[in-house]
Amino acid sequence: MGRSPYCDSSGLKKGPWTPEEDHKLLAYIHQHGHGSWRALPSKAGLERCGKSCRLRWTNYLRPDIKRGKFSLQEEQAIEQLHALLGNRWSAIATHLPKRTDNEIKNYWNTHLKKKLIKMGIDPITHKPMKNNNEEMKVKSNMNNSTLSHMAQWETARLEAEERLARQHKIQPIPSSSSGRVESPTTSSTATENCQHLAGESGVADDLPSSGSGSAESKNYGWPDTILDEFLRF
DNA sequence: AATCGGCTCAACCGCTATTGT
DNA sequence: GACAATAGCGGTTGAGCCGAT
Repeated sequence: MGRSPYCDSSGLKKGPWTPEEDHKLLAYIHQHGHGSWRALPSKAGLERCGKSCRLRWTNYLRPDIKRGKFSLQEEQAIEQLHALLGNRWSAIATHLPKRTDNEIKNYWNTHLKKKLIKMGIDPITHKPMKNNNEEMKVKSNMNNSTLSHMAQWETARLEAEERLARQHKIQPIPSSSSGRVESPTTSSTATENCQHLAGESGVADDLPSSGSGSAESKNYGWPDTILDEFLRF
């Protein structure tokens, strides 16, 4: 259908970004905002496609990105969120302040997946694989009961979201200035929990603000209880 | 010192979802 | 409602790094 090709083949640069390109992109976004990514490269004097610019910005140049090693808390949060959400990296990223979905995805594939396999846990189902000792079984049973509890919450949450979405259609609720419709289930407590996560690793401050970013488009807000339950571990 | 293999992560690719006309 | 344009997502790739031999 109307999908545009990734990049028009004609003379657009690919591959690693140079500091000069980064500077151009940063300077442009600083001055004008990104606006339409499609139009941005030519306006900013970049020989890149808009998609490449967007990716560079969201995964690397954004000022609200924390780089470097994942803390233990972040690691645990990813494991638990992955158990619930699966490979929905952007959804997981919404609960990890300053981390991009790409970064989380990479970390999962290179570290956490292997770690779980080593521990005898299936990284897809998060259930123990065959040939495990009793200790593993006990631990996983605890985990499974928590997960089934969380699954119930997820069902309830989805139903509530659907209901509210219908209500919004009938009687639209004024949204925030960014125009983004906040999920009613996204709570300040959840936000605080995420801040707690960031704080543990020494980069507190705030959640990624509205604006660009991979996590911005969809809000997979969770009820307080679920996040509380996660983050107690 | 050379080279080989594994690991990491930035970036690409192809797809779907959303928005605008 | 149909179509086009754009944004966003998740899987995959490959260059570069680093430790082992």
